[in-house]
Amino acid sequence: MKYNFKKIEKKWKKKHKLIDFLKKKKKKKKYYILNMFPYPSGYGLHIGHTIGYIFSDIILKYKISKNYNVFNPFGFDSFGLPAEQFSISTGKHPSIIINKSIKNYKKQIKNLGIFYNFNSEIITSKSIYYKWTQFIFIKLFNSWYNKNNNKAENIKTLINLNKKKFYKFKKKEKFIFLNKHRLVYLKNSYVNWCPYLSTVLANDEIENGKSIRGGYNIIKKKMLQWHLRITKYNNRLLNDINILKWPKKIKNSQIKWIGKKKIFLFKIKTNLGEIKIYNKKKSKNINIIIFNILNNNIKFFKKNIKNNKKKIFNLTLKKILNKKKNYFIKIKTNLYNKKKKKIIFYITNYYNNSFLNNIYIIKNNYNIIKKKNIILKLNLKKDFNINEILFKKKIKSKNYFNLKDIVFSRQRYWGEPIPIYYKNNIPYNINIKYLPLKLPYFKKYKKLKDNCKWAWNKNINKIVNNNLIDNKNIFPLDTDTMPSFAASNWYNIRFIDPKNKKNIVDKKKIKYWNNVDLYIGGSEHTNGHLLYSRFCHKFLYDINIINFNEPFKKFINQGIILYKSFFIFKLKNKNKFISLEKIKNYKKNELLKIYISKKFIINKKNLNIKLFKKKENIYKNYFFEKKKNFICKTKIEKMSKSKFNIVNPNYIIKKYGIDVFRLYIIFFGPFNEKKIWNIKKINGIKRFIKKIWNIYYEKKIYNLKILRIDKYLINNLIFKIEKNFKKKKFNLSISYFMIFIKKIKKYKIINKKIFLIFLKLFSFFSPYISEEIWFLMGKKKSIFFEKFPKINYKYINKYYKYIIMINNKKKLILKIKKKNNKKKKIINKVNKILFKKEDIKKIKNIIYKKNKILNYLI
RNA sequence: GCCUAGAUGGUGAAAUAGGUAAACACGCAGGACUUAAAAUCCUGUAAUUCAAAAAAUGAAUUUUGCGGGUUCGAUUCCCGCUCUAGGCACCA
Repeated sequence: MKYNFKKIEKKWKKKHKLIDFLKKKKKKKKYYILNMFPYPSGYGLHIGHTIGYIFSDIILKYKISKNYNVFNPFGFDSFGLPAEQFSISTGKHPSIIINKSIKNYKKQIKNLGIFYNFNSEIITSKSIYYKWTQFIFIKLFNSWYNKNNNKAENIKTLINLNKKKFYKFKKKEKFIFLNKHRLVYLKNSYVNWCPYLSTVLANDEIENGKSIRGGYNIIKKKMLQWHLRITKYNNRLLNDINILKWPKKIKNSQIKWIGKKKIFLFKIKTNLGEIKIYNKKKSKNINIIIFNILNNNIKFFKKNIKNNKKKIFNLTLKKILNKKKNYFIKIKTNLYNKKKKKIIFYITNYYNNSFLNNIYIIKNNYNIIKKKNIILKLNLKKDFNINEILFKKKIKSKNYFNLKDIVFSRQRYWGEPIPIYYKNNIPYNINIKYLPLKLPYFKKYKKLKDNCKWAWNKNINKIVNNNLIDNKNIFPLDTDTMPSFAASNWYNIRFIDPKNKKNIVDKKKIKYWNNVDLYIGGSEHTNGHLLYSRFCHKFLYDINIINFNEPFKKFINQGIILYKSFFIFKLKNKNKFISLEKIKNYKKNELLKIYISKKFIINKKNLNIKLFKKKENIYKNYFFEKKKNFICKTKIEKMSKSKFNIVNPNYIIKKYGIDVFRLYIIFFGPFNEKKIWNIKKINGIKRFIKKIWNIYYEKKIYNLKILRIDKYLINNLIFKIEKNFKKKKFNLSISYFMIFIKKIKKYKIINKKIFLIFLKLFSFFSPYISEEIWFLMGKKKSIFFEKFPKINYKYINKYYKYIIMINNKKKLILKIKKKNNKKKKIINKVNKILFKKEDIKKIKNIIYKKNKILNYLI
């Protein structure tokens, strides 16, 4: 019979639908497994996603067979920028796009042969979910960090501690006092402001200081925004890393990101005031002092510069503020170091993006500055009128953390509304009773932020139109929304009880399922999502909502999938595209990279200009420097929708089936390493599956007593497969299956018992064919109810392999039985085989390593 | 620029408390079956050189990005480079 995967898979998909393999049973250990949930983009799941899902499904099926209660929920991170951008360009509401995408994703997920708890779905943009994201925001708003108890507490305890002071305060002073302590608080910080579009842009939408769409100028603008006071948790975030079973590189990266350092505070006294400087070393032997442009203390220079230089100075500051390239303003001083060298000041954007951001740094060497551009030279004496300048004697030390408080406001529509309204510019939270604060719905979307004009009516506790604000009953609402990580910070908790309307999560349920036993996702989230999520859990632990303070016990790092992307170059400020071979004629900062879809490529590298113009409306009237053979640049990089280099698995599954796809994905390479995608080797897997099928149909399979050889064969297979479950190296498991099948294929008669054991092991990886043969061989219960086969250790590790070498050259391989594994015995044996009696005297030294090697030096 | 990883045949890769480098596959070449193709099966396959030369086969040297070091022995440990990828606080 021919192997017809379409029939088999269709049949089992239907049957499996009716069985709840993940049904909870009493008195069992739990295993909570979770993949980072996807953002539902219009392009659907790509290969990178499926690798993670299939990987976790294999572990899930293994854990079921090991008698665990397993939990593998699925959800969608559906707020965020891409949907909003799509809305702006099409005029459709983001939720329409999101719903469509989710449908599509679900279809694909169901087509991977995975088991998941489909009843526990989460969609972060639905109010049943974001009600509780807002709830956490309000909890943060009403909490402060009590250093003495080393935990977050209700803000009332803070007020109690400062009773005398607090009740004398006026309203505004009360606000300022509380704002200083709240775990989410208001502060000025910089945003990327595009004056032309009059919107805030994400870093992702900017290249070389210009917007990617349209190439408009971007400036840094100060804005009052909500911040998370994550820095209060610095020490706890740092110390608890030790407990986690995470990859070393992720741990190290978090440690660096938190960045605890001891630094020293220097003070420089001048006749116009004091300048504070922090340094990594205590020594005063310095000749360069660097001031970061984003630091507040730059005000000192702004204030004191003479009028005739004021314009140039301020202009230059503005200029370098928005540049990614490094520029310096040089200021000569009359300050001397210990070696009597003159000290020079530099103001720069150099450290903008480095982890030492936002403090003043003293560097002892010139090398950094030598190569850079100095765009303004000043003199402290002449241009600032500062004559007296001295180091103060006292040097204090202090712990410095690289981690900063996180900006929590986004000036966008498609996110969770911040549940805050303002009375006389003082923020108050909306009562938890009245949550969710729903995102107002609009039909037409052109500039989304223009629609965000809503207010809070305190009498009816509902959102009303902005123009009704009277500041008596109707107050302005905060029209910013939360960032996308607000939802993903805590989603693992809600998965446990997603439909609960009264509580964020049921206490009994969270007690049982607790934190995630195995979390799977990409390393690109190391410093964002994973850190913020840890912070959020520590906070929820402090206020007694959950009983654990780390979200993810174990984390496995999924390797990034790379693929070829195509892009062309556009001249900035001009509607003109340049072909690859001619970009040498332009400077780098004159050009803008524009990613294009593969469908516009002809002859491997050339752009199909006609089609491109037709399909991409924005570029309708652009010029192309060449009309024929316009060459695109290619690069191998991360598979991502913004780079148009996504590979959709659908067509592979259609052509080869789910089993083959799953095996191929696993066999493709080590899970945690980055891989460049290709489909070339799938034939091997297709053949392998066919072989298994043919064994069933062409060989004689009898129920016999198991022979000794077969006992070794099958026990070693179980042993190796189980070992790889611990190491999580499933690509090797597949090759062990291949070796097993190769051996079995030579048999004329195959023992039914060992073939059934093989099928059980194989079913984790390739569910449908295993299940089909399992039934054809007379089994009546699904293979996934079968327990993991037991190993008989008697039949494992027959021999130790010794490599015998003379002067580091391999001469012999000896198989030594366990009972003979003694140094003297082995040397005697080798001497007899390799040496004559006279030659034994010539041996200078014998190097012996147990179970491994014997090296004769002559 | 800073931080974190990685680099092994024609290709995906395997092997690290230092001990046979290239398991398992893909591809390619040759063969069997077939009118033919597909499918399947068998054999070979890191490179170079030598011996042999009908063929089987045998031997030596070199080889894990580059250059050094430690060691009886290094893909694995240390130092210095090169290249590639990911992250750098508003992509998710």
